[in-house]
Formats: sequence, C-alpha cells, structure tokens
Amino acid sequence: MKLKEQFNQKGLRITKQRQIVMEVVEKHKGRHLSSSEIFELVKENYSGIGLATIYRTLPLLEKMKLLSKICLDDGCVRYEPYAPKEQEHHHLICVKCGAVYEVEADLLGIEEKQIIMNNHFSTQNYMVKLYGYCKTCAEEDVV
Amino acid sequence: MKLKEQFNQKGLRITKQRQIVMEVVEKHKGRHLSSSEIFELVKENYSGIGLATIYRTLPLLEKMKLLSKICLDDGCVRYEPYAPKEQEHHHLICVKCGAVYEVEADLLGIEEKQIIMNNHFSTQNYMVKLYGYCKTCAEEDVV
DNA sequence: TACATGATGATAATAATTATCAGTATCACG
DNA sequence: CGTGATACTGATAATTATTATCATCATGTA
Repeated sequence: MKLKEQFNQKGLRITKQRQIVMEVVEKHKGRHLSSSEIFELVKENYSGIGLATIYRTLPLLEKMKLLSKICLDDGCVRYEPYAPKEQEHHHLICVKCGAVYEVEADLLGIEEKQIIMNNHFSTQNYMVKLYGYCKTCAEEDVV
Repeated sequence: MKLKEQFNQKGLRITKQRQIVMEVVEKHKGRHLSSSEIFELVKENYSGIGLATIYRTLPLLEKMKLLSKICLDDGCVRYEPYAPKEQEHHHLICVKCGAVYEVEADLLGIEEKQIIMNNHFSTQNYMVKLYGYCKTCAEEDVV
C-alpha cells in the first residue's frame, strides 16, 4: 500500500485510531460527518478513543488528501472522503431547511474558469457551494 | 426612507445600535468582517454597545437583506453589505494563506444553471466559493 | 407625554475546538 | 525479536465563538 510510504515520508505513524477514522468516513460516503459524529461512530469500533484524537486526526487526514473538509455553515466543520478531480461534486445548501444536496458536475464552464485564471488563482481542486432554496422550501416561501 | 417601513412592518424598531452596525459594515465594503471585528469597530462610535447586541443584530440585518453572511471557513461567521443580484460577486479562498479575493462575475453558465434546476434547486441569490491557491502560494508549493 | 413591548447590556451557559502533559505505542535499527 | 527515540494518545483544562437569560431601558404609537 502506498499509504504507508506517504505517512513514513513525513515521519508520521499509522495508528489504529487513524485507520478507524478513515474507515468510518469512507463507510459513510455521501454523508457529511461532523467531528463529533465521527467521534461517536469511531467509538462503536474502538471505544477507548478520545475526542482530542479525532480533532487531531481529521485535519491531518485532510492535509494528506485522504479526506475533504466541508463547511456547511451550520457551526461545525464536516468531512467526507476525498474525491479526486474526476469525481468532483458540489453542494447545494438550502438556506432555509439546511438540507444538503450534491451535484456531480463540473459547474464552471471554460469561460468562467478563464475569468478565475485571470485573477491569478489556480483552482486545482476547487469546490463550489450554492446557497438557495430546495424544492420544498421554494414552494412554501414565495421569496 | 423605505427602511423604516421595512422595520415597522415586522414590529421591529430602528435603534441607534442597529444603525451604527449597518454604517460600519457599509463603510468597510470590500472587507469581510467577523462579528467581533464589527464589535470593535462599532465601539469606536458607540462605546456602550454590548457584544450580545452585535450577535443579535447581525442575523437580523441579514434576514432583512441589508447584510450578507459569508463563511470563509476560518472558524467564524463574517458579514459584508448585501449585494443585489446585478452586483453579485464570488469568493476565491486560498486554502494555504487564507487570503480572500473577489470575482465580480456570474460564474455559472446557462448549462450549469440548468443542471442545478434539474435538481429542483432554486438558486435565487446564490453564492459561489472557490478554494484553491492564490498566485503566491501556487508558486511556492508545487502541488 | 405615557405606556406597551421590543431592544439592550451584562453575564452565565453552550458548543466547537485547541492546548497541555504525562503515559503509551510505533517502527527503524541492531 | 528486543529496544529506544519520539510520535501519538487520552484526559482534561483552556479558548473561542455564539446563544440564552433577565432586569432595565428606549422606541414609537396613541
């Protein structure tokens, strides 16, 4: 496995805790788990885990591009398995009910990317979040 | 001023505090002020203000579409003056140095909007955030 | 001007996250 | 297969951002 090398290169160690955190997030692909949700799920397999370890592990796995951090503006940081470029997906966040939907599409056209390039911004691995109203909420509210 | 009516309609009162908060955010258009930054700035003009008032006022002004909330994923909520549709702008966030740039362009093409519509999501007043590397950081890092 | 009640300031309470530190486990090396 | 250097962990204290509480104050209508 290349993972081991990736860790060793940086003097990092592969621990049981780190492995289980990875497993849990991968198992729940499609969800957007908060740190404390991950804590609860990890405890099911490894009851001795400490919350501090969760908070230390998640940013580390993010830096290693094993997880992606997402902020859905609900007051906590969330994580999902890292998606390579080809499987990039974006989030539609309903500002009313908070529901989160995913769109698996490259939402930026070539022209738009050009605009960003012109700003000297390299959007390798970008992420788009759209705020709006989901079907249900759009019908209720006549905004 | 239509503002007064807008407040009265909902049984809300126009207070000195609310006015100064608005003034401060408008005065710093282009910046993305956090709640505590706004607190500090308001104190310069109105030293008696309480932090709780800031936290009560900002979401209220947001609901009235006088301010926009932005989350730049740095652990706090930020605000900027509300931008009507024509002046919509988006944020480029450097994941390395945290710098925030603005692009004043409609980043989603018609096709892309269609994709979103197909998901039954009405993106009236959407906001796009792009994560990536700014010029400086892209040069340092060979990602 | 007076009053009904919405708004405020001070502060206690929560919630998410970070820092500290002594004890533990990993893994390179022999 | 030890063993030791040190990275990692769990427990917990400390921070930081935000929300709730409540007595007092100020707005705007009558």
